[in-house]
Amino acid sequence: MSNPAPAAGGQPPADRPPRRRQARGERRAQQLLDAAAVVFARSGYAAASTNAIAREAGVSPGTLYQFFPNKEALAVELGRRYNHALHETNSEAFTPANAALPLGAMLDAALDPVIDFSAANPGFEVLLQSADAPGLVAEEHEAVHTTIVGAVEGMLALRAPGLSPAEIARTTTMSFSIFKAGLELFMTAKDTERDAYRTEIKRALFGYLAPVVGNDAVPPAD
Amino acid sequence: MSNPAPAAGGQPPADRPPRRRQARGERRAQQLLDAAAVVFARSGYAAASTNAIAREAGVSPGTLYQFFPNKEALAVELGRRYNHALHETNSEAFTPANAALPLGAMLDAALDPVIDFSAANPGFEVLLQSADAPGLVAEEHEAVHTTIVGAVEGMLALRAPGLSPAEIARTTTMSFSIFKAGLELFMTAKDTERDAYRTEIKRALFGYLAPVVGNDAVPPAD
Amino acid sequence: MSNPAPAAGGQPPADRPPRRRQARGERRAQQLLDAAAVVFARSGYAAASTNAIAREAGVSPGTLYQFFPNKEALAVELGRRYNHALHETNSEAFTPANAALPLGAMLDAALDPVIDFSAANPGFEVLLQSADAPGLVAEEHEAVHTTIVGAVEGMLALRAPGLSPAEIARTTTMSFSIFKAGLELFMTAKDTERDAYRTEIKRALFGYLAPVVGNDAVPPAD
Amino acid sequence: MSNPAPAAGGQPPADRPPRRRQARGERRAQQLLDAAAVVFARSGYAAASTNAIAREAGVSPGTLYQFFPNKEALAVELGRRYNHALHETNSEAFTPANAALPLGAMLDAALDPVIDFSAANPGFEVLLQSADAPGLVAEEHEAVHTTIVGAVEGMLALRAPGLSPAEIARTTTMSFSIFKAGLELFMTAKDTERDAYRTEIKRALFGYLAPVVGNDAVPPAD
DNA sequence: GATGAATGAGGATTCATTCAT
DNA sequence: TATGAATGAATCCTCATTCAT
Repeated sequence: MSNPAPAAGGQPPADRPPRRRQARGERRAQQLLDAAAVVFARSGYAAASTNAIAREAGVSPGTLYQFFPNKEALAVELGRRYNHALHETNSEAFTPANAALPLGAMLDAALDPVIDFSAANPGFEVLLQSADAPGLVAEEHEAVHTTIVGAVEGMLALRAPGLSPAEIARTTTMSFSIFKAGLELFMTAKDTERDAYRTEIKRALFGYLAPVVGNDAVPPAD
Repeated sequence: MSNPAPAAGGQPPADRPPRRRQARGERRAQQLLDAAAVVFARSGYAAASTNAIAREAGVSPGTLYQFFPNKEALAVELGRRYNHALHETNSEAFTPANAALPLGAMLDAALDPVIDFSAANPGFEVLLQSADAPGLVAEEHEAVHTTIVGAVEGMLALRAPGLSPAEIARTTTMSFSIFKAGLELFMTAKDTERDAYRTEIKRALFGYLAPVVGNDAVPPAD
Repeated sequence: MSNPAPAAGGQPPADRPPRRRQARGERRAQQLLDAAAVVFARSGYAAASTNAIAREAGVSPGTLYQFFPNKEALAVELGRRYNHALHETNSEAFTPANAALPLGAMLDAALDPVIDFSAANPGFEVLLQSADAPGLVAEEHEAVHTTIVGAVEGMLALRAPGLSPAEIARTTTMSFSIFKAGLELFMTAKDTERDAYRTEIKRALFGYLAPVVGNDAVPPAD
Repeated sequence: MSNPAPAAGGQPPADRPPRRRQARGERRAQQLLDAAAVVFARSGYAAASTNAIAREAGVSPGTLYQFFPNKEALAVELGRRYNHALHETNSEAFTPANAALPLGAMLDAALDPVIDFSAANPGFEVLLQSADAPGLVAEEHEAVHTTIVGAVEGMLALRAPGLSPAEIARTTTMSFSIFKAGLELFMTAKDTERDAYRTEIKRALFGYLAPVVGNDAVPPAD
């Protein structure tokens, strides 16, 4: 696990007096997103109340609504930031190049950043699992989906050219679901068990994908 | 798929006049549980309102509370009945004997009844996935867990004697999570895709367990 | 002014025990409608809050919503009852026969019941004037409109056959607006001035309509 | 209709440098009043939010409150300006001299400027009708009332000397109400119908006043 | 048992207004 | 002056639960 897995959340650049207010607003917004992450992680997206988020952020309900029009917007923006943070720090991890790695290496490369990031940002996983909550557009889910699933899909297309599009879609969906299921266990597990669960996630996906993709063969680059 | 997968919810056998009251009460309770299943399936456990359940059952809210002290009790009892129904019809499926079957056959024997039952009782899956809902003791989850997981655990103990208890627990938990994740996809899928997802569930678990249980060395029994 | 102008609102018929609860509900609904009338009259429809109405009725907010899904429904039902009450007591007043009366007599016959009714039911006038409030379907307005305007339209068709449909519509609309404007003054006026305003309303409409309809001539029956 | 009906809202004549601040302030105030007019016209006085007005004016809420202590003050000042504009452009229209005109001519002279002004300044009519809004002192209403009603009152005193003060007041109030009712129809009407409604307003007032004032006879000046 | 009225604490959201910068 | 963040009471409405009948 080499990734520092930075917590998502802005870095207030030293601003000049003229933009002080904007800086304050940006800080407040971030504060609210942080509070949302905490509350989402504590109670889940659906059960999280905007009042609770405001309270957690130490502001009044009205203030929250000065920055976000509703609960969903909070979730969406939080997801957006998560994604930026995830990609900015691990841009190399989500490369088509990975598709050519041996399966085990590929899983390490694709999953470790996300797992580490989840560990550092508990809200991330909650949002990921809440993707189908009523009234959640789940941009983040889309993005992570694209990210992770992109890797799988790319790999399948490359290494298992015989699969029909429907089979690719199904395999991909299933892979993502297995990953989410495993990630939930990882997040729920005691610290001492986390590494073990990280391994289980990879074992599960390896076992599921190896038969399709060729055990861990490296495809000739060409 | 040979199991008729009967809907949970018994039919009270002709009772004697002296117990009319109880019989009627039992009918009411069942009515409410059926309604709860419908509403849970429609909106999920958390979003289901007791008023909606009472309405669905065609009774008043007060009546609901005459039989169940709260929403959770409904879910718990519904889970209990699901379990009875599942076991009564498929008692043979959850036998230690299965532990000795080749992995593929074992998975067929253990999972098909549950998958079929889920298809026939949509509330079952909802409850299964809601196991961690706030204020849900999830007795059913326990039971299904025991059921499904029992098979896995038994098998692991039998075939992978080298594993530590912690490893057994982890493998088992992970197996169950994979199953639930797959079952959700199965339930969500269009009818035409369901069989494919049933297969994916088994492929995933096979791939995950085979290396542990004798790589894939457990040959088809022939 | 011969009309007793009864207050709208039900008369709880002596009900047998079996329907006691319904009777209570009906009473509560009426109570809420009465409270709504009071609050509407006090603050206008738009500014009236459902909580204020509940408070006025001496019940909790939830109770209000057990009977009416929202503020509009309260207004609509109140309007409906007003209309029933108005028509039931003055059915004879809204007859095509009136169209043949001399204009002055016709105005007496058509307006006095409505004016008296308004005096007895202050909410009535508020609703009438709020007909265009956002989210108010104003069934009542429609009905009163039909009632009053029907008389005017019928009369115009009968006595001023030369008018185009557009002219009829305009004259009718204008008549109704004049009436509402006058009714507002009537309601706002001190008790001692009310009779005078009643007269002004009629004078205004007489002056407006007489040139169109033939001063106060009675058209030959045939 | 000869009046250009200028939009209210002056153009600050070139001021000297020393008073730049004041000039800017005046411009801001006007900007806010214009925005208020727009928003009042769009949503009515009660539903208009100060935030919406500030937004419409392109300034922050705080700025609004630097110029006006509250929503009402905006309305009051807007009304004041409307009145100035109305009088400045049509000073001749509100002359005692009019009182001697034949009734029809007098109505033309008194009403056309106001109707035109309303057409050019939609906020004007909204404010006029909102005169009784909660917390609106309605200075403008007073003023317009004085204006329009002054004409009627003067005329009544001159031509119907037999009327008691109370009768004069009532006739005057009623006239004003009829006018407002008609003006609302005028403003609501499609462009193609407006002229027709302008006529109806006059017909209504003519019909109402003629019997009191002598048909349309011009009283000898004496 | 059954009913359905009653409760009241929330929940999301708005808005006039204030205040630090 | 201007900004826009901050407030908090108030709004509509929901829902698990209780209670009189």
